[in-house]
Amino acid sequence: MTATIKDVALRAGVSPSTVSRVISNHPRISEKTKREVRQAMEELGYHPNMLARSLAKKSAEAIGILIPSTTEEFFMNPFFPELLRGISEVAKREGYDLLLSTSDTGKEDVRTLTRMIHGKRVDGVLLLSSRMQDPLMQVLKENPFPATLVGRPQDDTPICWVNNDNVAAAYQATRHLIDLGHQRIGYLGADESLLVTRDRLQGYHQALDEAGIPADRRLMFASTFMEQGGFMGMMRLLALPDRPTAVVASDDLLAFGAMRAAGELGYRIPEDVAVVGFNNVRLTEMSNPSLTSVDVRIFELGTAAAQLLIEQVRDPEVTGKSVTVPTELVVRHSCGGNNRQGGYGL
Amino acid sequence: MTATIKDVALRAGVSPSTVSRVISNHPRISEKTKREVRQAMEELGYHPNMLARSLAKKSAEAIGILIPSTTEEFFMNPFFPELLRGISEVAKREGYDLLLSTSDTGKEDVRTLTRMIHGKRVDGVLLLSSRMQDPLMQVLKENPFPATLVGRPQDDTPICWVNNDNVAAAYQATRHLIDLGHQRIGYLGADESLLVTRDRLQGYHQALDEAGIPADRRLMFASTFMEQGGFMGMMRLLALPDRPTAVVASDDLLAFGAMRAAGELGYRIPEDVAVVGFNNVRLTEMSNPSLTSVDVRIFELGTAAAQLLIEQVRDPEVTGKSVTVPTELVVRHSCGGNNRQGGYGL
DNA sequence: TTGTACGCGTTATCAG
DNA sequence: CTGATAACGCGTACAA
Repeated sequence: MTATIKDVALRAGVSPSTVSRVISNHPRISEKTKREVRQAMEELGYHPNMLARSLAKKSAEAIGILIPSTTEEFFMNPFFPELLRGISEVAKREGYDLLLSTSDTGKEDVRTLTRMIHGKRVDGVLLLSSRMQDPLMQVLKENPFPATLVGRPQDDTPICWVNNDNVAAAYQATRHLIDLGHQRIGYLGADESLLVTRDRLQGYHQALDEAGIPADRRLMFASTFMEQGGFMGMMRLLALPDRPTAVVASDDLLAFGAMRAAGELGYRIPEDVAVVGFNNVRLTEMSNPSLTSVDVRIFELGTAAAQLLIEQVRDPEVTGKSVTVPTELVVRHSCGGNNRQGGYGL
Repeated sequence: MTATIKDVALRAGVSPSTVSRVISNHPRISEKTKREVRQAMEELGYHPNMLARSLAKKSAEAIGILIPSTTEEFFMNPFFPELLRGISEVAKREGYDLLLSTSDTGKEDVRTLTRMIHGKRVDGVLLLSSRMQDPLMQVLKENPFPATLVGRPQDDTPICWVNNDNVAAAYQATRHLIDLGHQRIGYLGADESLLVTRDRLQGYHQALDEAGIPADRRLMFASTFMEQGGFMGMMRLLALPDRPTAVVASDDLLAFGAMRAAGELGYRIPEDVAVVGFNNVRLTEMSNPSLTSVDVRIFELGTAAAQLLIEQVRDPEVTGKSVTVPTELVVRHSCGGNNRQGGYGL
């Protein structure tokens, strides 16, 4: 079978502990034996058994990623790969592997998390979404374990988190529409139990209030983070007798769906309906018209989350820290107020 | 600290091995002690240490995923999450966790793979792309280890793989354009060192040959699997004195980029230029015009790959098996020959 | 049906 | 600077 540390020791004529020291670059070890051991390792094609190492060191050098129970939906959204890219970037840099765990039901979610916590296969966990009354928070409260949330905790759970100021961001997006003269503005949200959906809705309300525009329940829909959800929502909005002239979509995919719906009904964008999205995924530049969207810096959310988690892993004192990643409204052509480009493509 | 198997044994008044047997559902064990042990586990909040278990069982119950060295590019493409979704689906069903490993340089690629192979943290590896002269194949040849390739091996490496018949698929796509009356047809490929790029190019050539259309080197470009690559390629194609009237893009993203380029130059699609893509990602339905594309069943590629890998893990006899996932040309509006829809959105 | 003893491959502690 | 020895937590022959 594969060579173990003992085989190397035997061949190099030293003890296993010495080999171990060479591996971990122990300072007090002679250059000579270091060379000899290294050569023995080379000759035997030795590679350390990470399992045994982790068991002994009580550290797995890996972090777990808990994909929300709405797996399919989550995978579909361009948000996910970009976030993962950010996470992966710093994980690799810091020498951690990534353990992915999906789970389709909410119940299973909890079991997956507890397994991660007690299974000792990961040193910390990244939670990729936060919802109302999230049972996962409860689990974390009962079992102290390095964890970072992408989003924000609903209550005072002493967890680390990385988030945008979604209220302010939605305020700004809505305000943009108001400044362009819109008075009837719709809101297309995703899953209502998600905190982002609520936060962005709140920002939307704030902007309306400030402008003295009465809120209208009929102008707000919550569906899913997918194109289809935006499509359906927009269909219903445009069917209203006093239809909105602008729409804030809490996700770019929703916005794309909304634009498609408007197009199919014969409305022009932005002349008849203005649309603003969230996330600023790559596609926003390529859609027709290009989509005005709030850049939430997904990649940075990912790097920050991983960074924060690893901090906790290395120093148990760290807890309850949070990072707020700034947002920025990127104005393109879906809201008017500037030149409109036509064209083919996405 | 966390409870171990010994603590449970002590509490239940049995030996550790008995507890171990209860955990693994050993047949010959009395219902009574089974209950008692289970209760003790419950009371102590016991969860098995996966590291220790794996070390003892010599099986990690996890499979590794090796993301190609062009990490960024790979994450950007909708192909990836969909593939991952397929993999994740069966991995979860079969009780395997997923270990993700990225690496940016080719050199590092090899080290990542060898680490996976010898680190004992995974029972098998999924390779997500195959290129010419791939050094990873060499590594696999020298170190027998369960592995499955999404794509095909270039030579006779006895590895399992899951692929489409890319030659036939590209033939069909090109043939579709020829049947519509096109004679000057361009080809936009991705990274030339990737086998898919080559296979699809070959299918393109086959169709041309069969139709007696001479191949023209100036009509073929290779870039990256990204929108920008398609954009640039199309720009150059349309700048030719005898520009093509149709284009086969080896990836939907390339096709979208190509459409955008055509649009910006004032060409109409499909009237002036027809475009066919590959992969049939979700966006194809939503683009304007909707994109005719070869459905390669990404999700199925993922499930098949994971399935095949797990088969190998469980039965070392399995080797050199391969699965070819069927493809299907999905005709939409980017090639003409049917009614054209307009509209907004993606 | 259950317990004992040992091994899985490494690291850490303590001598020397 | 190096070598025994004891964990790390669990599975499994072998014995009872």
